[in-house]
Amino acid sequence: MSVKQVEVLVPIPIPEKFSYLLPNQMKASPPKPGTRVIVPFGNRNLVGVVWNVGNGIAPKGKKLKYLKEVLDSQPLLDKASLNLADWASRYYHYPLGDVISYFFPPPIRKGKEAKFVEIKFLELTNKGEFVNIEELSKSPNQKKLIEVLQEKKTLSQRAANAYGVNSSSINALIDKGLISRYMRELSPYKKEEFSIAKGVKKKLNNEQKFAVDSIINSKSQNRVFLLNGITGSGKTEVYLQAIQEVIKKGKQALILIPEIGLAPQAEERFKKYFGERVLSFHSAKNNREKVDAWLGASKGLIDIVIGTRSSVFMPMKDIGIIVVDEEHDLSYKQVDRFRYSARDIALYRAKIEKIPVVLASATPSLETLNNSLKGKYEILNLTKRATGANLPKYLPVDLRGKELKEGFSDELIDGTEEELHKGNQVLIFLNRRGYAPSLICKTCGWLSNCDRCDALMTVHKRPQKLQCHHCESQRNLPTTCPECQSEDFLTYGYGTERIEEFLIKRFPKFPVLRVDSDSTRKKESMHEYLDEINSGRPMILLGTQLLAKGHHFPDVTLVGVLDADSGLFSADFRGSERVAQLMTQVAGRAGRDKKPGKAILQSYCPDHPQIEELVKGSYESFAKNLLEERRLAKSPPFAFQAKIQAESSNSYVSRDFIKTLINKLKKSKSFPKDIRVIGPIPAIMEKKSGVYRWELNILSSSRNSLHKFLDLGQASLYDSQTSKRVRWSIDVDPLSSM
DNA sequence: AGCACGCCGACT
DNA sequence: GTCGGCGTGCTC
Repeated sequence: MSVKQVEVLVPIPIPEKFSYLLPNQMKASPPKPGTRVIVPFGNRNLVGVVWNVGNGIAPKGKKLKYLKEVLDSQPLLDKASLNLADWASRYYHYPLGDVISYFFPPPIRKGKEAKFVEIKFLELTNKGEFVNIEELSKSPNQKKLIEVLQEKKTLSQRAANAYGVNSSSINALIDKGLISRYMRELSPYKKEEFSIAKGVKKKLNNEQKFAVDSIINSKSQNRVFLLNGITGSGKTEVYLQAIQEVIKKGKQALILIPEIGLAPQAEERFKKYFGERVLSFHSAKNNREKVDAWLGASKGLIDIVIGTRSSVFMPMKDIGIIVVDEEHDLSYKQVDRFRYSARDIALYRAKIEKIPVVLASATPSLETLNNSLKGKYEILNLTKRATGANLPKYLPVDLRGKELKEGFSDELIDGTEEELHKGNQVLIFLNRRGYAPSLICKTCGWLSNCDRCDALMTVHKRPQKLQCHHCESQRNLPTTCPECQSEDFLTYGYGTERIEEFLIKRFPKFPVLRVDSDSTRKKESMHEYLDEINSGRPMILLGTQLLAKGHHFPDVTLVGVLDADSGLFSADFRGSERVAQLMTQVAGRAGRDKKPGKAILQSYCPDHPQIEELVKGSYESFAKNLLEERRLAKSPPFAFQAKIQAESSNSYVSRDFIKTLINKLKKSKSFPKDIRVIGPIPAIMEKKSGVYRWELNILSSSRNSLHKFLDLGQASLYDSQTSKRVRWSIDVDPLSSM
């Protein structure tokens, strides 16, 4: 039976697949699923991916067009990748054609050849092979090149240049018909080199050993491990050694990390351990690097891929393990367009690949913790610091009735003074960049509101501007109040710039290193800061969460948290989970090496049960209490959640859009019974970047029902899309309400 | 997402 | 009288 047509995915936000006829010459060997093709679409040509080969159905009253061209001789995506894309598309209710494009680096997506970089090579022609060399004695460079080629057969043009032969000599030889030039694909990865641990294997303690053994001995194929190790307990060493076993069997490893900032360090550590067949993959790489990395991973030329969120889609020849480091981290969730969680995609990928997955964290998300407590995941506890150091001691400071100096209590200032003079480093944590979060007119109470968001603009000193942290807006600082012309302003609250100013004044003999997204804007600056910190000189590190994530600061002995209460009373029910994670992670920066550490938490409500629990230093008991609260409130992870959001330039339009949608859905006979729908309600920050956002919150104890509802919703959204003035989105397992 | 078609304001 | 504004509809 001959195949007449294929189903193709095109990169457009429509959930349908499109069918094309095969021209006669393609019928004998039709392109396999996962192959890129060019198809006519409307009046243009698109790069699509073959999904299905066979006799699809022609749309009613439509004539099928012919497929134009096949771009790849072999499929670029294997069955498992296609399977993963299909699942992700249905799970996140996002068009398959768009999901597929996440599996390719941009040039491949756009139809560029799936090849390593091609460079110019030179070889002798027939005539060149038998030429009498003496004929060339007048041109020594030409002679030289022929001699080299006669010995080596082929040479890159660059190598020829290195012999001192310039391009004019080369061109002369080509004109004489003695040599010819051709392009050759050159892989940057060495085939012969295998990844072997190079004797840097650290000695493990019993807990670590047990963890490694559990992972490598996981006979039943798809096991999920929660590597739950306190900060500084040597989680990395555990998965390094587990990965080594995987690689020994000729398989590959994929390691996900939360952010680019951690990539260079991680890559360096892995390379030290495994050699050169390690690469990192993230958005800062250029297209060439991305394609090379992508080809290297898909062809099995590299053994280990370390990457941020999007790397979870990296095609690999023979994947053997996935590690999700800092699995609780919010950056694994994409918050626009395709709203996937890389952690959850990793879990599903591991399931279809039948391989183990390791979720590593000192502060696991409540979802993961819950799955572990239920026995769905296997818990591997690391309760001791690898260096033998103790966890930092937590010291709460009750701010009530205290006079503060720029947000500092005497206890924190004295503590800082003491540690600095002992030659140690101090880390001050404040999760707010800029100088001050608001500007107020002392006369009339005017506030520095952003025009485009329901938010206040932050005062920045360098450069002097009012900046909205929710949109791109910037304004000059007013010299007179826009309302009452008064010149008397109050800069209210503290940001890192302001604290920096204070610390420099208060501790003039010690350097103050401010690390936030403003100070690390330049590409290399984070690296420079880390070098500076690793010098070990006494200094104050001041920063936002950038500083709390993953880094190892052996000389920090005191961590000061200026405002431990922030987020406790957040409108988002996940606020306290996030604070607890952040606090534990920040405090964990102290005393990681030989010197013991302390963490001072400044709070106005030290008897708040959550602060009390935190001060005890046990994230786990904190998290278990929180889980109990969630269970009673029937909120995630004890219910499955999704959100449908509408945004437009008019609040009523957004609200009515959601209202119409839910009214329509309620009339459907397939409306699931066991779901809870809340809305329309405005988003927590209704107006953002000039658009008004309303949403529908959907909760259910049945994942299946939730998805049935979303199927219904998605269908309705696509055919009711009468106006482009409303932009809508579906968010499955949303993590943030902002 | 693009791209074309289509109906209303300031211009060589 | 036209150029072009972006609202709307369609894409195998």
